[in-house]
Amino acid sequence: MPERTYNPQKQDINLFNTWQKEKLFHFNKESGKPIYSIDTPPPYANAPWHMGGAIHYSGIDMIARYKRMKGHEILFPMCLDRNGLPIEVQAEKEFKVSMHEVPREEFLAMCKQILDRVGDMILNICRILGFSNNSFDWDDVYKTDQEQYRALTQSTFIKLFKDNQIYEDNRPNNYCTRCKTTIADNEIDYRSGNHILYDIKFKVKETGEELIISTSRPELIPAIGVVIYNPKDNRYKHLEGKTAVTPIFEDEIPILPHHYAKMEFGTGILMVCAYGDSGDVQIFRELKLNPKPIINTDGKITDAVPEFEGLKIKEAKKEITKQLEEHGYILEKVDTAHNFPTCSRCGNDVEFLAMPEYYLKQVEYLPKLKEYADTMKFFPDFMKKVWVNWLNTVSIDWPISRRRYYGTEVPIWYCKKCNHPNLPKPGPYYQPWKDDPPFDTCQKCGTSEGFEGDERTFDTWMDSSISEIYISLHPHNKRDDDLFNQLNSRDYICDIRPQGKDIVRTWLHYTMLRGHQLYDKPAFNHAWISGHVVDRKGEKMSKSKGTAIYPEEMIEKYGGDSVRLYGAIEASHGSDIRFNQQRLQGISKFINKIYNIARFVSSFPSTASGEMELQPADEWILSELSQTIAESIQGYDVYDFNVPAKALRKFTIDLFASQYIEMVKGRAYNRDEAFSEKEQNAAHYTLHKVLNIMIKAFAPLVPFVTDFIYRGLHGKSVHTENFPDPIKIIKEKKFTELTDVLLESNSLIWKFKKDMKLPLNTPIKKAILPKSLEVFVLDLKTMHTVEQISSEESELDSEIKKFILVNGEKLIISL
RNA sequence: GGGGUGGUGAUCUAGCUCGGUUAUGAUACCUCCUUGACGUGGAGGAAGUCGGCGGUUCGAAUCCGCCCCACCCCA
Repeated sequence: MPERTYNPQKQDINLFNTWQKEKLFHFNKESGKPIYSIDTPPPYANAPWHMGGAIHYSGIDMIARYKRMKGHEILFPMCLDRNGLPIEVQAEKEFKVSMHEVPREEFLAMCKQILDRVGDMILNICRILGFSNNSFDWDDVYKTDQEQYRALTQSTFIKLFKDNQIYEDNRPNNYCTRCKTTIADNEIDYRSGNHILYDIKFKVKETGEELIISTSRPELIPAIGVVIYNPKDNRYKHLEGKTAVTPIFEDEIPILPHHYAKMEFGTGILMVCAYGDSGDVQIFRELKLNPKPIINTDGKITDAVPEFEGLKIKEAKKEITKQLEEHGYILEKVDTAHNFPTCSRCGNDVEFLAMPEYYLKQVEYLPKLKEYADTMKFFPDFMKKVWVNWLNTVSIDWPISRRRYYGTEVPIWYCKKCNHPNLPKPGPYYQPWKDDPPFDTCQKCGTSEGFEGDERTFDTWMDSSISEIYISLHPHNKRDDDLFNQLNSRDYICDIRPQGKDIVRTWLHYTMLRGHQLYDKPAFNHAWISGHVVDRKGEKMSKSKGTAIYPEEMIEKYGGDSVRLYGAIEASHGSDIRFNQQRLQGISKFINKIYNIARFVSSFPSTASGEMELQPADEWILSELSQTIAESIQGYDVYDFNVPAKALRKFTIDLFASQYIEMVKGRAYNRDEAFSEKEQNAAHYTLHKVLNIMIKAFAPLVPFVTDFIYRGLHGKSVHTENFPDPIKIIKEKKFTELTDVLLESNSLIWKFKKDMKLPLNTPIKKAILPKSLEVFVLDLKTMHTVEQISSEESELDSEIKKFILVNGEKLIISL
């Protein structure tokens, strides 16, 4: 190691390629080791990673590397998520098209183009961060849009459909008129803005009195199902059971009390329409009203309102408002702040439309899922609450079909005669929108008048929520039923689910739900939930605000190891990290320090040629090391890499480099043969032993620099070694109670010389060391160039400096 | 509106479960130092009313109550 500094740009990628060539991390179920499976979150390949992805996945890789060194065979596939709305929205933006206006095949090709490009960028970051996934060969990396994966999604659907876990229903749902699809609740964002609240004049049929209703959506007047007021509202109590007459349309609408009406909102009386917002949907459902929907999937008025048919919502609003105004029905207009539900994928305002969609049952499984939440282990523990809290609020089943293109197709053909949904056999991948059905006659009516393929796709989470099944069944993308049966013979399907805290309610939730429905057991034994990497103000990194920081640049500058260790050392697991480049730079200096310690140690022979006799200083540092390793393991075992990162850094700098190496230099060089060969050999032995163990303990965190050093010293990879065992480092722990005195005493001597403006190698004529440090006397003598150690104060000359240590002992030096 | 997490020197962070000497560590900063790995180094220094207010207590960063602020998720 001739270079004075570690150069990640030069070494890292070479090492990564070496690992790949050696197939170091390939999954081999025949290895005889217990298998440990990690359900890697497939990175979503619509946009490149910012620092968050890089740091999050680094943590996941640390789990894999630690478990590997603890003797497990690691199932840890690399993957890419390539289904769903975000990619379609991205394609529409990039190619300036609208999905429904280009041929389906063409549109899919556009999506693929983006997916391939972004996927490459993400995989490249994985390489320069040194991830130890089973393989990075393109054929080994699984993609959620590959045939094998989609076929698995479809076969689980077919199974659940036959088990009556899936049903079709025509319920009002969130609908994006731009994406032209139903979307789930958790795909909705809220946009704050303003809208105008109109006070509109209605009439009460029975009494003829005027009724003023506030609404922001006058265009929905023809869709009103009921008019409500708060039951406590004395202003309207007398209207119960009476009838309101709408302006212009003259429809007769029942008036009812309902707690949903807020007395202080507008006039306190409001119209409930099909459908203005989620509250309207609720009330229609609750009162079992017959809805009269007036908006179609294009966001236009239907023939239910002939006067305005074909107008877009906004146009209709304008037109109706105009007419209301002309007839004097509008009394007041107020500009009010409002939170608009919007499509989280495209940003368009969401409407509520009734559409026939497939639903997967989940409400009846909530008690079981709560049981799983109890028994399953979360790291960190408090993240469990996020899921439990969600389980307590779920009230409807999961709508799983989407009217989109880039996704797994709903594998159903409908009989042209009886419209019966015909499902194929599970196994192959089906594309009903373009393929002929794999059967000729209808399973219900027996006729062969032809079939209509379903054109819909699944919600992306339908694919993602079986990832743990896919990886257990397809190591290196090759189907292996034996492996699956072996893994599935346990009480859970997969060992660990690592993921971000933001998708506990989606990915984790849906996976647990489906694991239960398909295999009647929890999908995971452990869930590892990370916080976010945010910008320096603590806000989400955002490309549009310019606050996003991209990992490539940082890795180029400071190396993959630095970025990884930074993520581990910055905060304990589960906390957010505020990204700070200055501190990242500090980490890169520390990496260099490790390298230079190794450079120093490797300048001495690694195996003592003759006999050796461990000196107290040697036993001391080995004892300290043993304690540090024990502490690190405590953190590693709960996947909180902040603990080993901090403990190891502290040991490396504060004890090994600053104290032990300085103490032992004289003995290791032994220039004037003040030490015996046995003593010198012991120094060489200890230096190498500590380095060796330190490197292993650091390996899961900083795989490049550690492997570079380890290969240089031992000619093999550190990553196939076992994690060090603290009780094997030294037989009996010794002298660790002296650490504080030792540090204090050394520091006082250094400070004294410094205060005297003397170089640190200035000889000390005579000294009295603290009594307890007597065991280290020979090493301390050379360390501080003390010419004579005294035991009595009277032996000292006049020019003396006397210190009293914290523990009351004396340190006296005389120049 | 509901739930979650957090607020500790310039910046980030440990400690809080179980109250008790001088509040941990890192980065940045200032001063000094080329000693046979490392100036991407070493030594030292300065820097905090532990978000605010109130309570419990001999004693509170830690326990209790209220409030404020930030972020995440949900309605």
